[in-house]
Amino acid sequence: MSEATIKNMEEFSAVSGISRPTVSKYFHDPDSVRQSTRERIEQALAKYDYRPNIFAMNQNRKLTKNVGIVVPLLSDPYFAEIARNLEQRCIDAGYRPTLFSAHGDPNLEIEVLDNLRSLKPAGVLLAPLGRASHRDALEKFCDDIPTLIFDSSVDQLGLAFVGSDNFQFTSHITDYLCRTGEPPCFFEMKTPANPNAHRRRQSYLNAMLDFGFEPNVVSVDGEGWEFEEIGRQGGLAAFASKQFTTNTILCSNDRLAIGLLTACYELGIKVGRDSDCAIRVAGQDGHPHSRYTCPPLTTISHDYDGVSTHAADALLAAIDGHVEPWKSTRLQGKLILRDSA
Amino acid sequence: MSEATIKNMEEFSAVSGISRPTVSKYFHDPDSVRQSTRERIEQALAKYDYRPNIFAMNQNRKLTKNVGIVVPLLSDPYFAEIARNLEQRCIDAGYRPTLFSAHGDPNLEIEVLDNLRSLKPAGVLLAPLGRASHRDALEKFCDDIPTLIFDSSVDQLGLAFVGSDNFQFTSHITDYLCRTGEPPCFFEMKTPANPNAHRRRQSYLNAMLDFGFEPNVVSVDGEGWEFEEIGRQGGLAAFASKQFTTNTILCSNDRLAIGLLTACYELGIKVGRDSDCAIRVAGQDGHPHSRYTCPPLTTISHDYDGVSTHAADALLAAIDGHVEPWKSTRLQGKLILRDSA
DNA sequence: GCTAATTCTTTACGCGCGTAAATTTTTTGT
DNA sequence: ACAAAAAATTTACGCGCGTAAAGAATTAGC
Repeated sequence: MSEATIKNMEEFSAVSGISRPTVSKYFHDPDSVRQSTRERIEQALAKYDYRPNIFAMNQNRKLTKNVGIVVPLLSDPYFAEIARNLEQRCIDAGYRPTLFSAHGDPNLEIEVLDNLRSLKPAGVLLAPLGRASHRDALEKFCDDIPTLIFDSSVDQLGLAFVGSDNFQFTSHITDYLCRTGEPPCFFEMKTPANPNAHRRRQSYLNAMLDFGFEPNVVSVDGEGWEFEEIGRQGGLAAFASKQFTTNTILCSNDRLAIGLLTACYELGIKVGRDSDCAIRVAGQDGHPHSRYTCPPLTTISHDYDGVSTHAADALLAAIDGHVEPWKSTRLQGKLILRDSA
Repeated sequence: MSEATIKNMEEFSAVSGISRPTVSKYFHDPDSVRQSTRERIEQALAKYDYRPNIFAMNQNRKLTKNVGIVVPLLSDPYFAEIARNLEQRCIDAGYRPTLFSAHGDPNLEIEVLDNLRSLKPAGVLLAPLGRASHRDALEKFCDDIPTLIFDSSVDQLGLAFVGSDNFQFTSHITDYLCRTGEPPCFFEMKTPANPNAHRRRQSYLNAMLDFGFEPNVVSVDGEGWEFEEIGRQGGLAAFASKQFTTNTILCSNDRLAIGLLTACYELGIKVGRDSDCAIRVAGQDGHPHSRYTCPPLTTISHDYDGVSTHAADALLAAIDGHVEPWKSTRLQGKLILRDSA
């Protein structure tokens, strides 16, 4: 694998004994050439180790093999995990994924999409920031480039939406909490970053109504993506003003719950379901970290694998021309019982 | 900013009244053209909103403006945070960073570097996996492409190394622990993922020697990057066999400590520095999550900002031709006192 | 105002590959 | 073995821009 060095497809086609256009076809799709031809190319490939120039490839092609993956906040392990899944699926399908993060900033989100444009991607997997996103900029982007929205939906935007069934999430875990102890208060941000939060609140209200319990939503101040800190400070304030009317708190998401647990610790409030515990705390998301809080957090987990599989499959199908009307797919969550509730 | 649509540099040069080669020069470096010319181009730019085709730009250029950022595990918020910093600094300097993660897999690390090659990057910021990295593949890569190594050093590899002073880290926090209570045991992985761990163990041994205390290193089994789980299970095992000989445990890193805290919780061992606490636990890294453990984790934090500034600056300087002999820069950590120790 | 130094324009070619059309070769089915 | 179908080859052009060279225009220095 180290004879004379090959510098372009012309030279490679010479040493492989296959014409350049056919070699070009091979690189575009190895299955598009005859088996015997493919073998000859791959022999030469093993021997000379040539790779087509990616810039020249993409310059003159209407459709590249690039796929953009955009998440709102990569430093959140939840998104990092989803992104990893999506990345792998794109690679397996023969695409070149590139990862981007808006780092919680709506302006950066626009900038990212702008840069993405110049990559002429075949498609994009986009988890929008949510409330803070510039709606019209997203819309324009989706008009130009096949985009699948995941995690946080924005109306009928893009090819389709894939995410979790937030109503099921909250009704399921509320149900569990009601059956096993006092009915939960609902702990959330007053101005949440994305619309999932609203669904969860509504679902909580519905579930409590069904049970015939009085709902109690505690909404705390705080902007941005520092959910743990917001949960901690909001929790301290809520305890101080005795806003929690039962001994059970369902948090709108795990990161908020993690902050609330810290607040409980600071106040000396013992969390758990044992008889010597003062309150129960539950989260929602199945955050990678939730297993290691003290106490480990009872939560309801996204179907990480399901969401990423569905999202990637739907996008790649659309790229391949299987266009379908806009559709919203929401996967069910799985209750994870741990010590906190 | 929406007259007739411009599709290439030729057309743009026409509407701007500047010749194409000059426009090309402008996009390569706006300062390389006369001020009055620059203004005319930027007026047209505001009016017609044209962007050069990135593939055509890079195809025929010996040096692109691409920069690769490679981390071993993006789902670790520590790396996500560092990556975010580096990304921003590259953008500010006019480069186009692309983020990659080896996802803990040495084969993927090689694959990433291989793909990176085809982007003809002007330079690469690489945090290697460490022990598991294929040494010779990294070496070959660094021979071909200006690469700055950060976080975890591999001998004299690349342009330079920028990371943290692990000796200082551990001696500093060991010092603190010794002065404020019983001397610490050292809790680590038997086969750690990267060489920083060895430095920390050695530094612990030195520090204990200086104090005249008997060191006690507890090394636990476990492969891979699931540090929390390794810390938890290793902790359970170590407590069961009474391997901790004092009431203070210094963990080799924060993620291990987080797992250990979970183990303590499971065993009903109260952690903290109050009189009613059974043991003290400290970590190392200043992990983003360490603030929110219960109890909040005493640790020694990387200088995130310093490391990323130094790393980016050194790489960009090298790209600009300011070549210097290989150098290792190790920044000091800052003790963060919290409730756990 | 003059010359010299900058900066810009013109012209021209090449990068590496995509892609289309026409032709030739190989494979397939009977 | 034959014609039809499939695949490969030859030829040729274009993509959008980098870049070099030579000449024209502008600027700077005195």
